[in-house]
Amino acid sequence: MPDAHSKGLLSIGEVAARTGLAVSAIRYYDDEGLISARRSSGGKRLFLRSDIRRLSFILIAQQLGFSLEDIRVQLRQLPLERTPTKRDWEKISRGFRAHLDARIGMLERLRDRLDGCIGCGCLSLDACKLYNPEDRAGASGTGPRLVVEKSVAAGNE
Amino acid sequence: MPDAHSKGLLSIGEVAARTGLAVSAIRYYDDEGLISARRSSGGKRLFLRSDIRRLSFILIAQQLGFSLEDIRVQLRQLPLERTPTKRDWEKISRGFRAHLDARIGMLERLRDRLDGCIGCGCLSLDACKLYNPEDRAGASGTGPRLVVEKSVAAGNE
DNA sequence: CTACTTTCTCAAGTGAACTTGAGGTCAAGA
DNA sequence: TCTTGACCTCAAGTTCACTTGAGAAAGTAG
Repeated sequence: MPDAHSKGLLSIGEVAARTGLAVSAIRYYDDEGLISARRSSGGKRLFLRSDIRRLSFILIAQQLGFSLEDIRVQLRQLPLERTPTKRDWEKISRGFRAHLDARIGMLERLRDRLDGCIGCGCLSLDACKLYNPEDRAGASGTGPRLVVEKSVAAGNE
Repeated sequence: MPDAHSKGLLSIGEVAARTGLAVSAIRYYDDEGLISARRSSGGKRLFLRSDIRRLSFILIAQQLGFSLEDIRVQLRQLPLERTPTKRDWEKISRGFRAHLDARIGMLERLRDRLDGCIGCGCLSLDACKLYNPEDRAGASGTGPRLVVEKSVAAGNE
């Protein structure tokens, strides 16, 4: 693949090997607009080295519970056709960090509450806030979730 | 519902109101064996008060990214037909806490790494461990994930 | 008893995130 | 040139966690 390599471009197979992603997943992300591969004269996908970074970001964010839609929103802050600069990544990373902090805080609060419950033995009592969210649940009807607030969502700094 | 109430049992509608779950979701959990409702003479589901705790546990664990299968494993440590004792819940809660700690640790490591990256600007450099996991990914073939180790899974204390 | 609400079962549908399969193309090596 | 392997598209299938809908029975209120 002399043409591609001379320009520093990677084939989908190379990207798959470097990211650990399945080829089909990469094609899917391309279809979904999370990355945007260029094409060779023969119609094959060609990737910039910076696309590997994009894909790694996708993987990491997913592990943290972000949906592809959430991730798409974050990535929209990066240029698609140009290799992102340090400044581009810094911007997106700050937003990411805020989400991380929120998530960590949520887990810590939950853990501390759980600690309290274990300590006092109230896990089997009706008074336990953690396991008995009747108060909020009953109030808001047959509504959605409870106790642990959902974070994530849009949130462009 | 005099028969049920005299024995302290709850209808599915009451459980739904108290947990905030949809009736259909509760039936689904029952079918899946995450809870196991008793039945009235007429075939309607009847729940113990302690089932509310079970359901709350399911909700919380889900928010933390546990699959229903993971949760089923955890809940298997609780007796199905008997109201769990404080000791029963303590056991399961300790395991739960361990998962929580692991998850918090993972997020903190990730955040700190991200901080480092923002600070040094290496987000756009090949040297960045966070965004360039070539080392491990390339090694283990077209394998699965990378960088952030998956926690969760079985793990009975 | 009638009317109404709640619950029941069972089958099918939903959305997210991919994977699999069929059938075809492109490009490098023997 | 022929073959092989990586790649292409498009449609359909998969898993998870439910929801929706149809049709029927149970229980309660008047």
